[in-house]
Amino acid sequence: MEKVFANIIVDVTVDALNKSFVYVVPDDLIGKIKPGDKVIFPFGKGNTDREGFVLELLSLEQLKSKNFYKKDAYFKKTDAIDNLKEIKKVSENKIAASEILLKMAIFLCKEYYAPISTCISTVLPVKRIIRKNKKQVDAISKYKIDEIEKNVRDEIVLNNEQNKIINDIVLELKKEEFNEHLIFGVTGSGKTEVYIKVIEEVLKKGKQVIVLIPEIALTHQTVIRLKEKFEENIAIIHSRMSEGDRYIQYNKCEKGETSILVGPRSAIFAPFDNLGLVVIDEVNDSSYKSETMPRYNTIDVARFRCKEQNATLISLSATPNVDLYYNAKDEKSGIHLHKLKSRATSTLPKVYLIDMTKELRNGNKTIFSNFLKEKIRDRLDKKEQIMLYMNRRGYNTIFTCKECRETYKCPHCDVALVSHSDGKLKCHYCGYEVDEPMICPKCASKDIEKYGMGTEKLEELCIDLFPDARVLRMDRDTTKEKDGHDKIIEKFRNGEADIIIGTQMIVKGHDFPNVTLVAVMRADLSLYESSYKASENTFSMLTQCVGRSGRRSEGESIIQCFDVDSFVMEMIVKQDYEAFYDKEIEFRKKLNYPPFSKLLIISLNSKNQDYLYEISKNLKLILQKYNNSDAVILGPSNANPEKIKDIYIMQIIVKCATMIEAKKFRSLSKKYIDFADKPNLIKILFDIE
DNA sequence: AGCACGCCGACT
DNA sequence: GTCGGCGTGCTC
Repeated sequence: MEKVFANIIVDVTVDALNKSFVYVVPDDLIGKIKPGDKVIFPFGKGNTDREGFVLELLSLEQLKSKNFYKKDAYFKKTDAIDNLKEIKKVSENKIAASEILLKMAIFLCKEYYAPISTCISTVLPVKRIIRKNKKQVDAISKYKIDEIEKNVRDEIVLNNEQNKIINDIVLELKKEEFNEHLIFGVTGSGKTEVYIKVIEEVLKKGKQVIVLIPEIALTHQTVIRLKEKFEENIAIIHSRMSEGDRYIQYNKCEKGETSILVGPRSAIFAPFDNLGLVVIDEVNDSSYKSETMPRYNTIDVARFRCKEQNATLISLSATPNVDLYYNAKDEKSGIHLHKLKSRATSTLPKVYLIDMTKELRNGNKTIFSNFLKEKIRDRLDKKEQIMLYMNRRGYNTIFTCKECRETYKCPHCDVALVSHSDGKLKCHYCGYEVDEPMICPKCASKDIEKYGMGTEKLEELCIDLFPDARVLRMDRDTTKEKDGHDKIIEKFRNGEADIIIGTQMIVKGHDFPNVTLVAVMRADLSLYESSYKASENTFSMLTQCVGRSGRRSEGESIIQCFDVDSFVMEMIVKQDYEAFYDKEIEFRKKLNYPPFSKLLIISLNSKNQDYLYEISKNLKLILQKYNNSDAVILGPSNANPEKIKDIYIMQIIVKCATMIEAKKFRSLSKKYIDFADKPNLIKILFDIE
């Protein structure tokens, strides 16, 4: 019998083990082991048993032709092959990665520079075997499917725009080759109906579908929309579910008991081997970017997966990422761009831009412009609902001693502490809390100044101004308890409140039919973020806010800000994404930002600030020395905030012409830090945009 | 991650 | 002289 070798990844996350090892497959296991299987084998000098994953099976010839065979010092020895150890057995822990999942793990590893074992666990979210006789309840049953009135939406007649897009996509889909679409549609233009129709076609072919959504909170409404249409048993997976529940849902997919999985970004790793379609809803949402290793971009992973499985990829947004839109407009990119320009069930809300500088000059020092007050009064009288958006939690956001000018900062983070109405000062980064001091802790002065505003104070002011209104507040502080989020949303939807005040979470995708007025209290705050994407993010956020108004009837939006001259504000009043895009892409081109360049963002962090600074400076010198193209190297500069949880962060940004160049700088940086940081005090992270 | 090898301080 | 500290380096 011909010998079989297995290339194996040890399931331990250490830099030094971020490579593969070759083992012999014993005769009795030949044919029983396949790539993706978890196996047990003797490892190291003590030959202790370890677990790992089979990457690939190889014949002797294949082994000898492999790159690592030629490079690795181990195989330089003449008797290397004879000294290979044998795999002991297949792990009893039955979890194995299918071939496609394994390919994705390798993609994550190469693309995002993460340890391969971490990538494999990312792809396999279920790690523990569940006791078999434990009574298992399907998590989806809590959605009370019986109550859904079927056929409600079946009656909806799609308009011409929608039908054309569906036909175009279905035509592409039938080729059964990878194809990608971006559906750009204003809020409320009926994007969901379009992808539901496409899902129908995919299911007819017996293929499987992944629907990605940005927020766990949107699972419920998405599943219900799908349930109205399909008999299919829909699976859902998200991080707030128990491990047992997740295992059940995962199994349903793996065994083919369901063909639709709905979930946040990690759902892209669903164990479907006959995948036909991936839908990414609200593709511009920041939650599609992973903040932990591997720091992947869901759309890139989805694109890779769809190519591998000859599937269709559909992204949807009212405000697509500027670089994605740029690519979609270019026919050579292969991305089909579709536009939905009219709202399906109502007209776009009117947008009023209010100059708060003028309000100040006219003697109105409050955060409510006179116009907003009038409009709120009007809606209260009409018994219609109002949303007030404010992107800051807490009461006063800044707390300063008038005597010594000391602002109270978190002792562990480089941010100001925020006062809350429970009498505590809190850090919004690490959760640090202290009782609000009566006197300045530095100079004992009693003259303490509090200013800045968060949702708590806004709520208080709102109650003062409109004593007859029922006010709800929704932010991280009021949604801490279990299902707190859903409870508040339900209350508001049921009309148990007139005004809802909140942060991001009130605007993301929720559909409140009775809201006819939305106000953004300080719309320009996010314009001042240091990222080159500040305009894009602000425009997208404001579009979402505006879109919450008048979903069923005529709505209005009020945008209050100081920076009324910004082109972002001009475009939001017109509600014209394409006009915004034209301006923004011009700016990106002029300053050579993505999509015209690739940005390598190097984050270095350490507890030791001086040492960090020194190493960062040296790294820049090294990068400059090896810079034989025209890459622009910026920094090192303090990140914003420069310290979180006692760890200092510095950044170096390299503007590269190509991805290949960015990756070169990335591996050079990693090598330098490994070499220079002998005491191992520094962590290095990369992002390529 | 583990485990072995290895080169300096306080003990029988 | 030798037991053991944990720094360094390797694992197919």
